[in-house]
Amino acid sequence: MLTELEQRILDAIKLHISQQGRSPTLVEIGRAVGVASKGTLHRYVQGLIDKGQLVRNHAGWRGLQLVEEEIDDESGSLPLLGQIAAGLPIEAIPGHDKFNLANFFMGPDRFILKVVGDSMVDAGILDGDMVVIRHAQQAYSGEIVVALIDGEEATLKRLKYMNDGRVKLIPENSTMQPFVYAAQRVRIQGVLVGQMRSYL
Amino acid sequence: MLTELEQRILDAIKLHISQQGRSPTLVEIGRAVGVASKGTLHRYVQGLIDKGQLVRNHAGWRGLQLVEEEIDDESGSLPLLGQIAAGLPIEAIPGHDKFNLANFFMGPDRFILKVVGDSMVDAGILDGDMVVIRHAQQAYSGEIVVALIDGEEATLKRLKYMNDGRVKLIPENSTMQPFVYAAQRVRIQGVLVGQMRSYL
DNA sequence: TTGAAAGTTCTCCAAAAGTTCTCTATATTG
DNA sequence: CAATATAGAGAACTTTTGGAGAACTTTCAA
Repeated sequence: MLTELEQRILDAIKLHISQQGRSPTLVEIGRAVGVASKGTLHRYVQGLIDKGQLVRNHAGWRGLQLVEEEIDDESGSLPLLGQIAAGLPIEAIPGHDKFNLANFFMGPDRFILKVVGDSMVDAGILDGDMVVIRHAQQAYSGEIVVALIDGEEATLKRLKYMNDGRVKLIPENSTMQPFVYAAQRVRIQGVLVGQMRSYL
Repeated sequence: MLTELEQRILDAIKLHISQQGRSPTLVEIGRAVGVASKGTLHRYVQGLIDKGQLVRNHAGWRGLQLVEEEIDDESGSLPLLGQIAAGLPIEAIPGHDKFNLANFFMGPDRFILKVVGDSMVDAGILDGDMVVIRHAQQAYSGEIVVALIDGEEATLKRLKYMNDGRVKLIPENSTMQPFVYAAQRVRIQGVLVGQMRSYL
């Protein structure tokens, strides 16, 4: 179990690696999470390594690597036939013939919510859809997140960080307006990683 | 048997864990149930642990864990937390706490296609989405189907039977026009039963 | 080769959280 | 009425977490 700061530091490292393609320095982590002391940061990073959340590749600077956990499963597969486009025959996707439903959505720290309302229809998320959320305290600008406003209202919106430090929550619906909040009023509870819908 | 306050405290802990992904502090529990004294709260939490309703994971703060009632049936399940609507807290769905991804889409005679193109965006089916299709030769008017035109072109469209016996294939995209075909030119290959999208 | 940047190892500190007490009050029950 | 269970406040304490920074070593590029 990670403490809040450990989680935020891990999120910041993941964010940096996927954005920049290399691991951040201690000072860069510190800027992301608001900690000034290299020593403190080193203590936390070492703690994450000890807990198995990170590994060090001994390559000098920026030597942090994520541990990727793979999910192995064979149940829950359907044949993946190929691609379908308007006006063309179904085209096979080379190298893929089985599609594992579980792998598509399963992962650590995930949960499912049922969407109520039309605020994200322009992003293809309709009333009644199921969304898969990964627990997270941090998110990129532009991601769709579950955000808690003033500790009371939870909402699914696209997140944008503004230059003045505030946070914009954008409904993907042309009839609705974005809202802008002071950063401390918005707490991110999770990031959208998947969506599904049944037509039965 | 739990007293009223014990039950309320247990409920508050469960709610907090499922919403925030980690156990609450004593003070947070206190705010939720309206008790100011840490000591009192500790007494009750300890009582719940003694009664086997909770376990402590000895991880320092926020170290409370729920007791797993049943062993997880199948892989491919994620917790179904509840509903999310704009401007409201996450609302629990009574009686549902596990969501089986496989069950949601699995069924006989089904296969998966990857969608290419924007012809169904208004129905919430975007370029790159995966759709689950059930093999079928017939479909109801109004269903979304994979249709083969003249034995050559496959396409995903909404199906309408017209009064004159012809068939209308409607793209759910306001910039595109429906096409009408003689019934014998259109062969239905399958009916849309599900759709999913990954944001990773 | 050399110096700035990055990482490591410490010590110290403060706030937050948990723990252990005692004290009080209000029902309920034998 | 006395005994008991429940509900609550809060003081005093310990532990955990979060944070700063000095002093040091290592890495890497100019």
